[in-house]
Amino acid sequence: MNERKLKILAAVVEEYVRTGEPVGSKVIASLPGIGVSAATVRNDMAMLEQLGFLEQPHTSAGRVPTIKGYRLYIEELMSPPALPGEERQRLDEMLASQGPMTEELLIENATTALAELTKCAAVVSDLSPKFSVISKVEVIPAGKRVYVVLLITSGGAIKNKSCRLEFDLTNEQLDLFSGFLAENLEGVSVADLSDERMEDLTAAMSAYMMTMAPLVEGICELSRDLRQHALTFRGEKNLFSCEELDKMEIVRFIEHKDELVSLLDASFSGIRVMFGEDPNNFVIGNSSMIVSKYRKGDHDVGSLGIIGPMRLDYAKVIPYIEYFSQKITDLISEEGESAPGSGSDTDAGQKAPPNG
Amino acid sequence: MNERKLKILAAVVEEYVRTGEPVGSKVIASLPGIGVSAATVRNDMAMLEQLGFLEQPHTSAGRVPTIKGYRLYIEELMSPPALPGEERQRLDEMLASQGPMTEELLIENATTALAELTKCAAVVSDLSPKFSVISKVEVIPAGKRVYVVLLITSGGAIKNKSCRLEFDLTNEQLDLFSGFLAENLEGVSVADLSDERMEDLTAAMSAYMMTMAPLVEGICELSRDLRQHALTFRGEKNLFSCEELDKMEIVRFIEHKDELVSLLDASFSGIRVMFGEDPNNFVIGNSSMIVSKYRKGDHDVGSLGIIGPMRLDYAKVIPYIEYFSQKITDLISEEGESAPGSGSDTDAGQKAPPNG
DNA sequence: TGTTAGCACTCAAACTCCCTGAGTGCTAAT
DNA sequence: ATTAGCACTCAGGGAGTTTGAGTGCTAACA
Repeated sequence: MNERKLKILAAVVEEYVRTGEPVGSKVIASLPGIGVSAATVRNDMAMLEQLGFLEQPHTSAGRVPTIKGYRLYIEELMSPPALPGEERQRLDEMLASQGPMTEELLIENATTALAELTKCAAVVSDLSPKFSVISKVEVIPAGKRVYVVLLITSGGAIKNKSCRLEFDLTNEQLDLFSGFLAENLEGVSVADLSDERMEDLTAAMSAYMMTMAPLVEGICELSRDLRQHALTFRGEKNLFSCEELDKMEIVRFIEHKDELVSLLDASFSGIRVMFGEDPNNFVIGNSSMIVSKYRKGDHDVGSLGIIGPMRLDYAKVIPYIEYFSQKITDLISEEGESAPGSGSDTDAGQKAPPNG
Repeated sequence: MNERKLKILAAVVEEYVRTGEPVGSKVIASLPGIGVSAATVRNDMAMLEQLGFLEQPHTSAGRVPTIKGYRLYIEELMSPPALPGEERQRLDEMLASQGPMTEELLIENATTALAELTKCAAVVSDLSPKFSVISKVEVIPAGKRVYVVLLITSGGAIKNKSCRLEFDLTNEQLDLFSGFLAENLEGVSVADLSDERMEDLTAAMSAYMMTMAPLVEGICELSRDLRQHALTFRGEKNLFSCEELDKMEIVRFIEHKDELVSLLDASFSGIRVMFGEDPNNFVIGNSSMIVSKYRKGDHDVGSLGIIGPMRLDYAKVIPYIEYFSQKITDLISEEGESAPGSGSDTDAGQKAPPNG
């Protein structure tokens, strides 16, 4: 594997990404920076094919990169351009929103921006609320025997749920219960708010247990919500407008996008690129997925990435992903100290990404 | 137009819906209940074609219904089966949910169920919160100078938003403001909660205006939210798995589904069937949309329907739509007095005069 | 007058055959 | 080690052919 062969491999990848057609020796030879004849290129390409970096759709066609070829290109060969200052500014603007910012809103903007910039589907799996702190618990009477429980986190997330009790509560009961909740839950990390902990709490106030059970259950559910990966998904349409992906596979994929979480969860650092090769895998065939983690303080608290065709301009899109993951890390990490902004509108059940 | 011709038209529609292939005279002649020869059928079909109810994809193919043909079939010819009791029970179960039922949840369940049952995309445009009553307004401190405003309606909708103030409120200020809001807003119909009304209110408490402005603005926004059509959409995947619809058109459609509201808004009664014929229209070509209104008390407060291929088993799906719209009407109308439950039994089996 | 059998006609779809051209591998010359 | 040249391969596209489902029309029949 000499220098020139690598250069030719890179050229094939880039040319193929650009045109979508198998690329022949003549085209490569005519490229600036190659400087050898088509015949020489042919010899090298034959070698690269033997090594498994290229393949031919059929005998008389040009070469196309294999997954192994893409991988080598991405890991060693490509040179992603640094984002110029103006570009960064543009990206920052896409993350911003007119109201003050919450983590949730930030994630949404980032996903939308990523989908738009890369013309791929974009996905963010966010676990950051889990590493927030409960800043407020409220129980609000909302009708005959109906009560709304409300959980607010330091990250600005607001979750609510209405519960029905068997009996109405007296004001004293309500105050007592509210006080109890405030004392025991406010300031507690969401991560610590496990079901067991809740059970301990309810045991501690067993006198009221019978009556309050649905409220406690409601709070459990809300905290379970907060501890769970929230999946944000944008740009389905970009998948559909992509010729090389099978429409039915896309549909199947979108239906099961929850399963993405397991892929996004995997621990790694830096940028990770996966290819939809294994037909048993739920991922779309002939697709690729590029992911990066972001952090909050010292924890990895989420992953963001894109899903698109394997024929993708990696050198262009990877810097976007890197920039966003870094930016999100910065923004949500600093957020801990200063109070969270205002402007969120969380709502029970609303905005489940339109069911696929 | 004699009896037999109508029977033949109906047979062509049903056969075409069943097979998806243009249907020829021989097939029709062999159907039970026709009892004439293929030649006779041919003569009748030629007549039906002249009248614009059928057409031929090409000279040597069978006949396919035109839009006019579908319309006649739907309005006069088909006989939708009454839903048997067990079927109704199954549908009721699909509407129910384990937790306490809210209008919002009901709508969601109905949309999902409709998409699943009909294998089409299902859509519900809901305006019912507008005809609910504010049952609770709360302002909750949620951090330094951050307050969450919360609106709960009699229908069970909960909206919240966090706002940032310039200064922290004293307890007295908070109590006073809360009391003021409760007194002036609770029990008020959401429809009456216009921005002007809010302005009047704020004028009435102008002393606090400067400080409270963001909160008032927040409440305005929440009530604006409540007064707006909420669009619920399910079953995109069903559109994509439908051969006869153009994938790109589907994508375009899904991107602009907000524009559906204008179509769903139109006032009509009973069941309405529309066809995606006009290419300027944003609707998908070769598709059809079946909609029905539902009411709350005396107002039409929403529409629900499905979008699928024109080649659709109308006789099967229309009863579902009728049943759901009746059921939703019953459930959200009774809700005013007693809290909504799941389980009332109502008759929705009448044949609605469809509307073109 | 309405219905039917028969026949000639039509035309999309599937298939075959052939040509073209891009691209290759191999070999001999440089 | 590189290159020019040549024979070879093969997908894609166009033209011609066949097949068969389905039609309209007409003449005979009840």
